[in-house]
Amino acid sequence: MAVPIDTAERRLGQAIAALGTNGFAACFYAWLRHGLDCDNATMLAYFQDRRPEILYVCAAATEVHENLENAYLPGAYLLDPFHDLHVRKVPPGLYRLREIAPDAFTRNEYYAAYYRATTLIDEIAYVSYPAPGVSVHVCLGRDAGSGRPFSAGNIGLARKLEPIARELCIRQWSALTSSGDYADATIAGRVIAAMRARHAISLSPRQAEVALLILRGHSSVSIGLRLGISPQTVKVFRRQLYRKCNISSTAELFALVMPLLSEPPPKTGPAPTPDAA
Amino acid sequence: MAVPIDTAERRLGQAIAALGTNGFAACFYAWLRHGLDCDNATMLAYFQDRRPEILYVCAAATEVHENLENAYLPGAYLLDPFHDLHVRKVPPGLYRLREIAPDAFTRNEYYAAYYRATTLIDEIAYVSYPAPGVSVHVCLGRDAGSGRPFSAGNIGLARKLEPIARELCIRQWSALTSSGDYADATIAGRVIAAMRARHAISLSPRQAEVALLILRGHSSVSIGLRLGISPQTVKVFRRQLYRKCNISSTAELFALVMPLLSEPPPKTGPAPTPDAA
DNA sequence: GGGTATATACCCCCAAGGGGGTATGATGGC
DNA sequence: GCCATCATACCCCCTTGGGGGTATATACCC
Repeated sequence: MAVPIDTAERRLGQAIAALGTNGFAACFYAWLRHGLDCDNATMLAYFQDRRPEILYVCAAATEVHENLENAYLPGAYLLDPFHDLHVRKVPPGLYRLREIAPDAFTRNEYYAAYYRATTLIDEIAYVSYPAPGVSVHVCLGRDAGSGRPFSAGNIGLARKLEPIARELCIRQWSALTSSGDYADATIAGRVIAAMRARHAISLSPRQAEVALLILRGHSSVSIGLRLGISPQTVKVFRRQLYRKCNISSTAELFALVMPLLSEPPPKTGPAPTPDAA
Repeated sequence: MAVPIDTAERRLGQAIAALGTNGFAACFYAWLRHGLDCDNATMLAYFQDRRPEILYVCAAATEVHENLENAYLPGAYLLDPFHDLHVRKVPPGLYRLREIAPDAFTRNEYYAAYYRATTLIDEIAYVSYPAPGVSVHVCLGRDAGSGRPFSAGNIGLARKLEPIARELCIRQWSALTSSGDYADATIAGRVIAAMRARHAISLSPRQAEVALLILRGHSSVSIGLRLGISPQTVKVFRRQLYRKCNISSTAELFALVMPLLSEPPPKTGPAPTPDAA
């Protein structure tokens, strides 16, 4: 038999042929993996109004998958730098974790409690928007098995493939729908509501916003840059926050707020009254 | 009917009568609670060679109990300041958490991940040794519901009752047995073995010892005092430890080592050879 | 015997968190 | 109109962690 002269094209063809079927993601990944030297893939859809959905997971260690189900999807995703891209509605394209991660990322609690268990040492993601309010992330990772991060060549190639990958994602997942609209303020609102309900602590919007950024692994300086305020002011919010919560460290903040993130978001509409029909 | 003139004595009598039966712990607690203003009780037995056993738990929130089963008993207990009393074989008596807790206790990971969920704000424990190698701790707590720690009067009374409490514990639980003998070095050895097996990282005894103390919430200064070495030296061990583990923060150390503590201890005997009969 | 690992101790530096103040507008409720 | 709250910003301080060195004595293994 003749050796296929261009496997990449053949695989791309297969992926295109599989568009609209359940087999697409696997073919898609087969194509990507052929060109890019990665160990695993996770495809996720983020929405405005509900938790993310797994579109595809390349069979990895079961414990990683468990973590995904038990920690990430219920709430930890809200601290994920990639999810932050969705919130910020960044342009579609290729993003690399180490470039978008907060400055103190590897020493924050999200990283220690969740991300580290994935053993991923490098991760890139194609971000696309197949429908209004819906982000699809195709995450390709290199784990401890490989030992080394993506090479510059790999990154370059991944960037070249991006338009095709984006187009495929948009076609495949255009049927996904979301409603509502949220920015970080929405998540902060959720934290405020949960803190009031569960701990009888009333946070100001700004305090909640700062709390989230702290939990994501931003330093005070980084938070200041993000919010356009002085780091000194961030420190004040932090102090007020700690005082209200009766805590004195980031670790405690994490233990206090993390469980709240897993709670279902309140019904649409701010401050619903109990007697609403 | 005549009102019992001395309820405390009557309850003590009931507890004594219940010695040797399953109902003892409840009667014992009823007596203690009558005099001491506490919200809950947990009675635990610590051994040399296996995980602790629950002797009695005053029905608290289910989530606290879950935490006990899912986190504390499998391994988190190894980071508990109370368990440390068992390891150090302190004299029997009454101990208060806030007095024995490491300096950085409330900002360490054990506290954030486990202890804080108990909502306990003050905790005292009667420590007794009913059998060789067996410690029984009768822990009385005040939780967020009470809002305030134990009063000085309560502590004083608790101290007065200690000889009786100790005697009762010794009589009730003298049948518990343990074997082997361990100090902190044993736990460190377990960490070393697990680190080698699971992560192919070989730690020196001292490095493992420092790791454990860090995880328990000791600062470098506190560790230095405990080990009788300079804080500077502690920092060196810390650096070596982090370098070997390829991490750069306490949070990561916790995420790395915590799961290992839940693993069963290696078979008795130091460094068993595979070909030993 | 010589190299390696370990334990010990000191030096330096910097970043960051945490806690204490004070001050000034804006906003909104009573 | 006044007071409380919030957001903003600056000042001060100290502790801690984390990382970079260097040095010495011991101990163990090849």
